[in-house]
Amino acid sequence: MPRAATTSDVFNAIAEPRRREIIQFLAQSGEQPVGTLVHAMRIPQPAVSKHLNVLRRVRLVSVSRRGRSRVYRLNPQELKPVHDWVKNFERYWSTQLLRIKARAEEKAREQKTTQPPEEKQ
Amino acid sequence: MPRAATTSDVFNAIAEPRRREIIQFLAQSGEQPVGTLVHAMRIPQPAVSKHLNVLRRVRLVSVSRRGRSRVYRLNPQELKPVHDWVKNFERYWSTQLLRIKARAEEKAREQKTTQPPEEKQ
DNA sequence: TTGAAATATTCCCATATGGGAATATACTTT
DNA sequence: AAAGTATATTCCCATATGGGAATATTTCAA
Repeated sequence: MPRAATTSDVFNAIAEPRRREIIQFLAQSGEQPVGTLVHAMRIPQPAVSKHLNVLRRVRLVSVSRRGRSRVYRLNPQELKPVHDWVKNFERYWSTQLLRIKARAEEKAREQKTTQPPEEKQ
Repeated sequence: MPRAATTSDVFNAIAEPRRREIIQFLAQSGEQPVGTLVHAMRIPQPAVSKHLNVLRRVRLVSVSRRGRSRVYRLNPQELKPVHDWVKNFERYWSTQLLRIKARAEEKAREQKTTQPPEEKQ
């Protein structure tokens, strides 16, 4: 079975770099018609529309028609689940002390064991 | 072209729910041999190994041999890029005030425009 | 050495992915 | 109505995905 569809899970939806770009752009510039995104992202229009469709399905964006164009708007609160999940791990890198500790432990481990060589690509 | 390989991007690696479970379990329980994960997650062993392999490639976990078992350990700091990215949007939902504002705007939009019906599934 | 335990790898498969190209749709202006 | 603008959708395709089953590998124990 392949991975759960991007259209059903926010984590999956933001796994695509271009979609993260779109999200970021909308966050910075506010709601925008598709054409603006096409121009800004330098991605072909159908690709943009497809990505927007994915984002819409997980409610990360919503659309409204305005004249002949469709204006997309970010719903940032839909990112909260991601934020909440990652936040659990924040403490591991947030303090200088823990960082040093982690560093030391890692070095110790590197001496004892052989890390399997990093696969190419 | 399909999505960038899970093995090259942390965002992609954590898009898989089971891998998030593994990450969470390792965070809570500390380093663990594969067998423990198999038992805890109730996933067949090959599946666990494959997920661990993905996580290892993006450095989210590292391995060390201990006797005949391999102990996997979380490298939580590798989640920092995700945290940093999502954190940019935190302000949108963090304050009550902004939440109210967003709500109001949304309602206003809903009256002006017709939201395309949410696809099934 | 032989066997068992622990884990990794390989092979096969149904399905999702995202891009490109072409086309359809919706709305506006003339 | 006709033409143009803006966007969505469809079709095709190469490739990645994750699961299942079987097998290989590594390591320890008798």
